[in-house]
Amino acid sequence: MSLSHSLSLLSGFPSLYEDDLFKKFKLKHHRTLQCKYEIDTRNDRSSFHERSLPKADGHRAELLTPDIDELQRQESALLKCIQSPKINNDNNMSFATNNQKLYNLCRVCNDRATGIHYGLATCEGCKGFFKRTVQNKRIYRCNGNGSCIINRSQRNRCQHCRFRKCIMQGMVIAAVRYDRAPGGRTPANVMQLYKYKNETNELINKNVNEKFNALFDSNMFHCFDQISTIDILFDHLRPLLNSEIVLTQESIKSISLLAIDKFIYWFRSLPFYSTINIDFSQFMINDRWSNYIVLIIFYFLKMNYSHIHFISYSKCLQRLFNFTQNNFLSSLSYRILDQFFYFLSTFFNIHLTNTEFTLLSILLIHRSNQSNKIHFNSFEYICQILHTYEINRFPSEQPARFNRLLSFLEQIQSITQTLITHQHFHLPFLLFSN
DNA sequence: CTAGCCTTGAGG
DNA sequence: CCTCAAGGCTAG
Repeated sequence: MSLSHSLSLLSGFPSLYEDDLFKKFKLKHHRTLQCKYEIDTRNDRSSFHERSLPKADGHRAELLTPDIDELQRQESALLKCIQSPKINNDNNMSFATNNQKLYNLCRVCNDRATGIHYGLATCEGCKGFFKRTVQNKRIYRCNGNGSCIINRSQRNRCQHCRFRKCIMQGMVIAAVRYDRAPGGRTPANVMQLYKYKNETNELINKNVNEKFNALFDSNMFHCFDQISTIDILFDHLRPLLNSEIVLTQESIKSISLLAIDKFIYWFRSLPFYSTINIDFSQFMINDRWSNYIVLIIFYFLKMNYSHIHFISYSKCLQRLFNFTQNNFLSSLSYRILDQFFYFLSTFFNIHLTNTEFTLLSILLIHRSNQSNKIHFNSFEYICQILHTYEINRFPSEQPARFNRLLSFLEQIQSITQTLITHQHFHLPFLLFSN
């Protein structure tokens, strides 16, 4: 599907953002479907290892967590492998001391950790979630792209990605007791899995750090922070400042198209491009490009006006009214405008650097490859790069600034979804002076 | 279903 | 005894 085609779908997007009541109804409906689906797959599962998935929504590949039996088989195989003498001879201190460092935060959602649960420092919530998932052999489906952000406030939005993160960070399924016996000590073989997974994660972190060092060596951050580099991306927005373009649905579409084209071209030329796994066709087919458009407009406005008062609420309202012409503004439009202005003011307070803008853009458009495999994907890799940048550039503001940027990502996705769903995608464009 | 608090029991 | 990490219970 071409970009122009996906742009043409702007006005016909299915409604994904609704009132609380409707959301609750949708959630309930989704869960009913999911239960039905789980029963169906259990009944279907006979001699085949691979599940053939029902094409519920036609074209989108489904993201399901592997079932617990399969994960348990993988763990036992792993245990057989690591029960070789060379690993048994290792000193037993490493696991305890390594985990001590990270004991205060949940390794899944960053909430306050209450101890080591199933081999990982986690909060009570993630502990309970992991236990319920394993005990009830739940299979979860991701409605997004399998790279949902899991933090304290968002952890309940996607069970698939939460469980995926639990496993990826090293939680051990075998630690959930089959006999449900309370108390007592963890069996030796499970302790061995804890130790092995912890060491594996250490290795991954080490590799990531090596990649960072390589990036720092090539002055990547410096190159991002140069105004001229970012300036290229603003090319198609600049005429908007001087009212050289009359805003219509058509002109908005073509500006978006050109800005996206420029972004992809620019992005592909970056030195680290080959190390990041981005599927641009997915980026086009899905609506990720619209998130980027909203972000770049905000950033462009911030660069040009620097203060939020460049436009008043009433002026924007007037423009919205003019744009819709004969149509009257619904209460929905007012609500969207309120939300939009609130969001805009938080954006103007952040004072993003060019590097932050670039990394946020990449995070916004990023899609992991759509497989069921639980693996360390490049979304987390970019998050780590951002984190490293934050620690180096704004050491005194951490971790607040980093967390703020992550929540900002979620906000931008939410506001973009609202704009598209309610056919208000022109709203950000109306902020330009005329 | 979630998550905070409670109970349990082996090992130090 | 105490500590830790399992499972259980239950308001929301």
